[in-house]
Parts: sequence; structure tokens; C-alpha cells
Amino acid sequence: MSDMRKTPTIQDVARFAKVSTATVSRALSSPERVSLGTRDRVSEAIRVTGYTLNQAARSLRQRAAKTILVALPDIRNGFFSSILDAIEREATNRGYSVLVANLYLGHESARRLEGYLFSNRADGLLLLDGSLDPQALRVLTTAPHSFPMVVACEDIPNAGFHRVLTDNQVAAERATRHLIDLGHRRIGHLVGPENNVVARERNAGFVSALRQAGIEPNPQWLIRGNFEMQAGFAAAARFMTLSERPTAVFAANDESAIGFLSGLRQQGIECPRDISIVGFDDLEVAAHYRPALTTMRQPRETLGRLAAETLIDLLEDDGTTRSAMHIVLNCELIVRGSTAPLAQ
Amino acid sequence: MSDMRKTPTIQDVARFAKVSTATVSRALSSPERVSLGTRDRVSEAIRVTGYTLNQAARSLRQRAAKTILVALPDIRNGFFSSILDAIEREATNRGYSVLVANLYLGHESARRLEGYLFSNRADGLLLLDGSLDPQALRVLTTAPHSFPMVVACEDIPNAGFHRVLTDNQVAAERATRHLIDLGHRRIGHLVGPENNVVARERNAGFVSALRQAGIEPNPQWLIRGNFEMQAGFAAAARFMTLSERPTAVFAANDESAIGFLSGLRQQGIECPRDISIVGFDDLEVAAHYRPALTTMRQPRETLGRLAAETLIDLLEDDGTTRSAMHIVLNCELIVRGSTAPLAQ
DNA sequence: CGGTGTAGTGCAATCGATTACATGCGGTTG
DNA sequence: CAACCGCATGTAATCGATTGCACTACACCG
Repeated sequence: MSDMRKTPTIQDVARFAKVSTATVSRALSSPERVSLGTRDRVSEAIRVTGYTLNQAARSLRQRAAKTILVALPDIRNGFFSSILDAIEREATNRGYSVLVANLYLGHESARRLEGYLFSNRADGLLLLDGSLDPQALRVLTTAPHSFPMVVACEDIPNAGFHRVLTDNQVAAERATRHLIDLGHRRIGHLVGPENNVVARERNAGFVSALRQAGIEPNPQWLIRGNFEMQAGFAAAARFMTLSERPTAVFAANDESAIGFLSGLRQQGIECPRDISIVGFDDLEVAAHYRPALTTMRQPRETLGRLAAETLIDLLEDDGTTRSAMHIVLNCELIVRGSTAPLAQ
Repeated sequence: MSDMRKTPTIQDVARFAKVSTATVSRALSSPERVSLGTRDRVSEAIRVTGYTLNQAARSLRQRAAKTILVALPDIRNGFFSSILDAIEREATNRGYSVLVANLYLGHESARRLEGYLFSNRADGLLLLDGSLDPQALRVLTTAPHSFPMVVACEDIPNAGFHRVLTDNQVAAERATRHLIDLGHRRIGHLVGPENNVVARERNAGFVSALRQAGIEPNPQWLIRGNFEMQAGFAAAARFMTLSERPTAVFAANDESAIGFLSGLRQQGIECPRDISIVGFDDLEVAAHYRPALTTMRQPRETLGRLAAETLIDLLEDDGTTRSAMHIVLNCELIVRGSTAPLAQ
């Protein structure tokens, strides 16, 4: 407390080690360019003075913050928090810090992202939000000084972005086909948020699977949702008012599937006896829910890791403007107790 | 793409507006000190040049990164991700960015934190990890240049930290008493990780409630866990091997309670018919689980917001070294379907 | 022995914004 | 009218690390 000197700088270290600041700097960032003896003296000086690097100064000089920005729609969702976890791991391994930005409204978000990125706080963006206003995105792309960016989870075709995705549409088809294979013909879909790319792809996969099986989708059975548990719960009430009800439902994600199941139970509908449900994501709780949830597993850890890898590779590849990466990961159908053959 | 000039600086703006850089800087950070006419010219110049602030340069000069570091044990846990969400909101509102650091091992963590903080990447630390090695913490405290820091969730008494907590022990007592009130006498506890402060407090509350009711806790009924769902699931198997089994269990958190319930069901034990369970946290899924989980609700949003507020207040209070804050929030017992009166 | 190469180090400019201090100017006051 | 004040603005130092260039000393080669 009494020791209120300012924090030591590279100057202090230099003075103590009786070398120039240039040498100290080199001893830190490229030790092989410094003789063994000096290196030791510098280490000792650092120890004694308690020196730590000032990242702001380094960033200013090197024009790089060694930081990536992760923009996501909802940290609280287990799907995103897992991905964030994987990203953070990979980034830390490679010496990068992770800034998080939660984008509640698709609207003002773009301004926020701009502010973040163009201010040298972050060197690149990892965008996980499928709901972002397309016009907002255009700002990011067409900005006079565009910067490295990878979109993950959501597809934004034809924009030249690097992308790391899962095959949402194909996976949704497979999930739906699973229900068809069980004999279901009256199949509904608990939809994700409007204007969300991922939600639309899953919807498309759903429709496509039905059509392939010669079933015409019933628009009444597209039940509004928004990926959230509460919305799934509310959807159950609306479901009950349908004059004719599906015997199976493909939910756009696990959270809403769980809310939906919970709502249905309250209405006396039992799963899988009265209805079969497939979810999407394979959240950890899916296996422990009752009934255990049949779901499409997304390789979340892999997805997060690859996304981070791709972005950081991009940042460190100076100039070598490779053509846009496009990685697509497969999902895996996990069959559990929430789906059953159609009762005769 | 052909437009590869470097990003515009305050110099460019100044040149364009025909004023000095000082004036531009003032127009941005204290507009009232600049005449209306110049202010307009500067705005226009900023618009035309597409200028954005270089945060690194500002941080260097002002010795403040306008960034806080949030250190937590597991982002994937719904409890922490909710808190992180609240923190991020508050921080953003007040113009701060949020860096996240996941601390897997209680060990190397301290080094990492040190590195982060003493490098001017972040101005302060929000510590949410109850498992941090005490010795590691000492490093942070006794460092010659200690910095603002708030611990949340976990209590670290006598260290002079600012703290924002819930009354874990009292809440655990209340949760346990709820079981006692229902007539249960053989009550077990699904424990959190060893060396975790929060886990210990809840354990203490559990024991204290029993003692107050004249019940001597049975050491056999302290079931090992670590806050994770999987551990709860595994615990159920061990539970089955007990010669005499409790009729009720207080789980240290909802995640492990859910895993435990799932494991028990697999063993044919029905809740609440055969056993009553109380959890802790009130995760969103708790209300939608089956049975709906009786649990102690922690005011997560409030907790996150207050923690962020406290830290930022601290950062902006130059010098006014107030004595350490100590905020304690109350939890609320939410009674749902997982607890029932002891069957005679 | 002169020339060339190279390892090790220092000097000083540089990154971009902020800010203490200085300046000029119009207006007020005693 | 001189002294003074305050507003608006400019000048230039400053934050702390990096790095291009220059220099020295020594080794090696023909």
C-alpha cells in the first residue's frame, strides 16, 4: 500500500540490467537473438523489478490486439456457452484473449460490432449469430477497412466469408426422416426465430424430408418458437388448440423441445406415448431429461475449436489471402426415449 | 479492396477539419469545450474520413483499458453463463468490454490471471471461482501492484476483497429445513467439489440445519459430486449401494440434482414417490424438468449486475478507497414437484 | 593482411490519442 | 485604459513497447 510507485516499464528493466530497451524487448520476444549472458541478466531484472508487459503499448505499436471478439445471440443458451468454451480454450492456447459481445437486438448490434472492431480492441470477429440484420452485416463487409472474420453456426452464402458450419438442413432432414421411419405421417415443426438463418435451414430440411416421403406439410403444424425454453412451453398451449394434432414434432432445438415437452405434460400429453419429439443440439441435459431426448447432436466442441482456429490462422497469415474457407461438419442422430413408433 | 490505405487516424481528421488533433480529441471526449462550429466540422470530417478511435492508443495514454476480466470455472454451466450475461449487459452499458477466462485447473490459473491483469489488458477482475487455490490468490493480493477486484459467488473472508455473494449457508439451511419440515429424517447431501468454498458453505448449512433439528448427520450420506450433471448421475449408482438409504437429498446445485435424478430413475427410484430432492440455483430447466425441481433460487441477474457495478464503481472512484464492500443477497426457496411429505 | 560476414547491441523514430501548458482574442472591471 | 478573465484552440510532450538502421567486435576466408 505504501509502495505506490508506478508499475515498472521496460525502461526500468533495461536500466537494472544495464542494457537498452531494445535488448529487453528482444530478450522477451525473440530470445535467440540475444546472448545467453544478457538473457539471464534481463530475466533477473524482470524478476527483481516485477515487470509485466503493457499490452496496450504493444498493441499500439504492432497494430494487433491479440484478441478476438465473439459475438453471439445468447450466452445463456447451453449450445452457445459450450461453443464459447471451446473457442476460449483454443484462443488461450494460441495466445489470444476473448472478448464477448451479446447481441440482444439484431439492430443496434451492427454499430456495436463496428465500434469494437474498428477500434483495435479486437483483431477479428467470430460471428455466431444467425439473426443479424443482413443490412447490418453489409456494413461490416463493405466497410472501407474490412477485417478478418469467420462466421460459425449460421450460413451467410455468397458473402465471401469464411464459414464453419454444421449441415443444418441435411441434419434436419435426417431428424424428420427418423420420425417418418417410425411410421409418423402427421408431423409438426416447432420453429426457431423468424429471420434466423439456422432456423430457416432446419425448417427447409423439415419440409424437404416430408416432401421426399410424399407428405405435404401442413402449415398449421408449423408452431412458432424462438429457440427458448419459455417459447417452447408457450407453444404447447397453442398446440392443444389445434383441431387435428400431429403425432410427432421436430423441434428446432433442444431448449425449445424441453419447454414444449414440459408444456405438453402439463396438458396431460405424454411423450413418447402420445407424441414423439426430436430435438436439435444434444445439450447435456438432453440425455438426462425425462424422457431422454432424441436429438441431432451438433459437434459443438469441434465447431468452436475449428472456428477459432480458422480465425486465428487468418490473422496470422499475413497477406496470403486464401479463398474463403468453408467447413461443414456433420451432425449425428442420437436416438433416445422421446421418439417411438406410431401407435396403431 | 484496391482501397488499401491505412485506417484513418485523428491526424487525418484534424487535417480535414483544419483544426489541431487536440481539438478533435476534445470534440470527441468533451464536446462542451469546443465551439459549435468546430464541432460540426469535426463531425463532418470524421464521417468523411471514416475515422474510428484506436483504443490501444487511448489505453496507453490513459492507463485504462476500459475492460474487465471475468474469471469463471465453467462457462458451460447455466448458472455461470447467466451471470456472465448480466455482467456483460452492465459492463456494456457503462462502456466497458468483457474478457472471459475459463479456469479449468485451479493451478496454473493464477499465472494466467496475473498475465492478463498486469498487462493492462483489463483494468479489474471479477472472480467467480470458488475453487481457486488460496495460495494462488495470495499472489494476486500481495502483488506489489495490486488492482481492483471483486469476488462474486464465492466468499473469501478476511482478505479485504469486495464481495457480492448469496447467503449460501443460510440458504442451504433453509433448503434442508424444507425437507425436515416435510417429515424427512434420513437426509443426504450431494456435495459439490472439494476445496470449493461455495460447496463447503452449502455443506455447512446442511449440517447445521440437521443439528438444529436434533438430527446427527450420517457421514455415509454425504455423496461425492462436483456440481456437474455427469457426477450427479454417477452418484446415483453409488447411492444404490448404501445399506440404508436417505429418503431425501439436498443437492449442492441443480445440475448435479438433475444428473442424480436421472441416475436414480434408471435404477427404478421415483421422485418424489421414493425420494425427495432439493436443488440449488433454479436454472431455467429446473421448472421444466420432470419432476419440476424444488430448489433455492439464486438471484443470478442481480448478482451479476451488482458485481459488475461494484467493480466498475471501484474503477471509476479514483483514489477514494472505500472500505471493502460486502453485499449479500438472499435466495428464495421455490417449491415444486421434486419434494413431498415423507410417506408413512 | 584486407575484406566480408555475422552475432549482439544501441539509438531513436514510431504507433495514435490525450493533455498540460501556452497563446490569442474579445470582453469586463476598477 | 490597464489589468485581467475565460473561452477556444494550438503546440508539443507523453504513455511503453517495437523495430529499422547503424555500429562494434570478432571470426573466417582467400
